[in-house]
Amino acid sequence: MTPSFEETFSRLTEPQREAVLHVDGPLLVLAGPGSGKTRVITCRVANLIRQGVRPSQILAITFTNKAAGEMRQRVDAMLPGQRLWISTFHALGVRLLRQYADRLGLDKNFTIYDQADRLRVVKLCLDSAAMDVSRFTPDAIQGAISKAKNQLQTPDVYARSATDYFKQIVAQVYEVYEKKMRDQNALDFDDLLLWPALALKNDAELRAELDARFRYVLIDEYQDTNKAQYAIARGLSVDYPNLCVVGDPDQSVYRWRGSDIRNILDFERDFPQARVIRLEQNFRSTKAILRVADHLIAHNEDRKPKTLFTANDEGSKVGVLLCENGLEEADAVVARIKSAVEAGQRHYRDFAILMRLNALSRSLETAFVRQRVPFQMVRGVAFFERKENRDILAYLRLLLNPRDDISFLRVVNEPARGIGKTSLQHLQAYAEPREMSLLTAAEQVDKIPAIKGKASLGLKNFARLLTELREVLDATPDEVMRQVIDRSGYRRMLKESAEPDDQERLANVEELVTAAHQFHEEDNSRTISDFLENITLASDVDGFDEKQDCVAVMTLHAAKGLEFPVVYMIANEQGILPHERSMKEKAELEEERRLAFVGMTRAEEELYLSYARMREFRGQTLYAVPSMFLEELPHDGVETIDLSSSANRGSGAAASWRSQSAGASQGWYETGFTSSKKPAPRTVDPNASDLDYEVGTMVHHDVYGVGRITDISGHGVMRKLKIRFSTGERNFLASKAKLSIVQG
DNA sequence: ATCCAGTACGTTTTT
DNA sequence: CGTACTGGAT
Repeated sequence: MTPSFEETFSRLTEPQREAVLHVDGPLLVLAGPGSGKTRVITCRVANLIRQGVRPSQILAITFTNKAAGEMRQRVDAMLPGQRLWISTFHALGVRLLRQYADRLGLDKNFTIYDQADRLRVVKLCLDSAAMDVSRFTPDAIQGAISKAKNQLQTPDVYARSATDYFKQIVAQVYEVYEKKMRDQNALDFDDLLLWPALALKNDAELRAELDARFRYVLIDEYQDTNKAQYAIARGLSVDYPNLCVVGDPDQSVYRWRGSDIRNILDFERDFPQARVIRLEQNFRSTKAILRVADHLIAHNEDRKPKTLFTANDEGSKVGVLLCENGLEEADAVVARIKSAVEAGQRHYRDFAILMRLNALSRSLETAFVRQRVPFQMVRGVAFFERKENRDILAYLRLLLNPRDDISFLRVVNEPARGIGKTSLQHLQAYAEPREMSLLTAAEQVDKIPAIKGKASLGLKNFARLLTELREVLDATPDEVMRQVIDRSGYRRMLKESAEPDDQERLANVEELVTAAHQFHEEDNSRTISDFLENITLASDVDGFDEKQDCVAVMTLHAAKGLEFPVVYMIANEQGILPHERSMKEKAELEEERRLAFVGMTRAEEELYLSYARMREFRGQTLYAVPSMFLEELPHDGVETIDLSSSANRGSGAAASWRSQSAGASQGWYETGFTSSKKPAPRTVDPNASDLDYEVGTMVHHDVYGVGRITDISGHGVMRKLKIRFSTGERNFLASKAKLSIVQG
C-alpha cells in the first residue's frame, strides 16, 4: 500500500530531496502547512538506514502517540522489520526514567499523575501545611508550579527568584509538593521532561552515553517544544550533533503550555553550522484556501515572512456562514454535511468540524444525534476521566504503587466501607509523622486508637483486599481489572443501585475492561502497568479513527497535523476565537491567529467559517461580535452566506433584535429558542435510537427479560427509559441499553 | 458516616 | 447553565 522509498523519492521536489538526503550535522526544516513534511521525515529516516545508520541509533520525536504510530508504520512499509525509537517526548521521558531509575534515585514503579491528580496533591499540601492561601486558588498554584518546571526551575531555584507574594507562596507549596510527590513515588507530566533534562545536564556520563546511543535525533513540531524539551534535544546532540528539527513557527500554538517559539527561531544561532531548508510548496489545499490563510497569518508582526504557494486548483471560495445562534449554527453545519453526503458528493469521513473550545461540542452533539449523522468527538481521554473509570484505574494504580496516597484516598471508601472524613484524618495524622503511606497505615489500623468500630474494620478489609488483589497482578490486564471490579464490590454497588445513571456507569466500566483486553490483544507482552501508562500519556487525537466513516469533531489544537477535504470552523467570534483571555497581550493574540491559521490550513478542497449572531454563555444568551480574524481575510477571497433565520424569514427582525436592550433579549431567551428547560416538542426531536419507544411499549432486555416502559425522559443520547420488569423497575439510556421491542 | 440541599464559582487550548 | 464543594440534618 505505502509506496517504496524509490517511488516516493522520485516524486519529491528539490528542497524535499535535499532534506531527505541530508545525513550528518544539524538540520532545520521550515515546513509550511501541507508541504509534505511527514513524507520528508519518513523518507529521511529510511535514507539514514540505507546509508548504513543503525536503526537503534535513530530517535524520532513526534507530538502525539498517534503520529508516532503512523510514522512507525510508514517507515516499516519502506524498510520492514527495522526497530527504531519513535515516540513523544513524554513517552521517551518515561522510558528513560524507568530504565535509569536507580541511577536517578527513583523507584521505577512510579505512578504518573495527571492534571487532576496533581491538583489533589496541591490541595493536600495546602491542608497539611495549614497555609492561608485563600487569596489564591489551588489551580493557580498548580499552574505556577507547572510553569516553573517547564522552565527547569527546581523548588530552591524558584524560591530564590520569588519576588512577589504569590510567588513566595508558590515557592513554599512547590517544596512541599515535591516532597509529597517523592513520598508517593509519583511523577507529574512536567517531571517526565524535567527529570531527563536535569539528568542530562548533571550527569555527564549518562549524557554522553545517551548522546552516543541516539546519534541521529529527529524532532517534529519543533515550534512547540518548551525549555525542558529543548534541553533534552540539546543534551543528546553534543558529541553527535545530528539533530534534525522540523516545524513551522506559524503553527506554534502551545505557548500557554510553556512552549517557546524561540527554540525554532534561534536554531541557527544555537547551531551556526546548521543547514536550513524551506518547504513552502503546499500540496494539500486549493489556491483559494491557501491564499485566504496566508493573508490572515500575514497580520502577525512577530514572524519570519514566507511565501506559500501551490500548484493545486483554484477551488471554490472560502465560505463565511452567518447563523442566528449557536444551536442553529450546529444544525446548519450538520445539515449541510448531510446533504452533501446524500447528494453523493462526499463521505462523512471527508468532513471535520473544528472549534476553539470543547464546550462548543454540546450543541454539535445534539445536532448530530437529531439529524442522525454519524460523528466522532475526538476526545479520547474524556472516557477515562469519567468518575467510575478513574476509580477503577485508581485501584490499579494503588496495586502497582502502594505509596500512591492520592489513589488510596480516591477509592478507600468507594464503594462505601464506612470510612469517613474523620477516620481518614486520624489515619493521615498517624501516617504523616511516621513517613508512612496511607495504605501501610491502614494495615496497622489496630495501632491507631482513634479509629475504631466500622471504620477500623473497613480499613482492615480494604488493606486485605489490596493484598489479595496484588496476587493476581500477573494475569492479563483485562483479568486484573475484572478482579478489581468484582472483588472490590464496585460491580455490586453499581448493579444494585437504584440510580438511573449507575447502569450506564457499569457499562462504562465494562468498556474499560474491553479496552484493556484489546490493548493486550494487540501485543500480548503488554501489562496492566503499560495500559495505565498508555492511558495517562494518551492525547486527544490518539483516539481518532479516520477509517470510520463519520464526521470528525475536535478542537483546533487537536487538529494540528491532520487534513480533511472539507473543514468547518465554528464560532468565529470575538471572545471565542480569539479567546477573551488571549486578547490583551499581542503575543497571545498572535497565537490565536496562528490557531486560526492551523485550522484553515487543514482544509484540502472546501473551507467554511461560521459564526452566530447570538451565543449562549453560562446560561445567558448574548450578542456576539464576529471574529476580528474574519475582517482580516481578503474580501474577494470569501463568500458570505447568511443562514440566519431572520434572513430566511425575510423580515427586518434581525435589525430590531439587534437594537433591543438586555431586557428584551431576556424575552427572546424565554421564548424557548435557546436554553429553555422545557423539552422540545417531539415532532422536532426524534429520539436517538432507531427504535421508537413510547410509554407502554413492551420491550425485551437481555438480562431482565420482558418489561413495560413506564416513563421516558431526556433527549438525544441522554434519552432515558424507565422500564418495569417482573423483578422491579429499572432505568436505562435509550441509546445504550440492549433492548428490542416486543411485538403484540 | 452519609446524604442532601444550597451556594459559590467558573470556562480556553493539553502532554 | 453546570459542577464542585460546604454545612446542615439524619
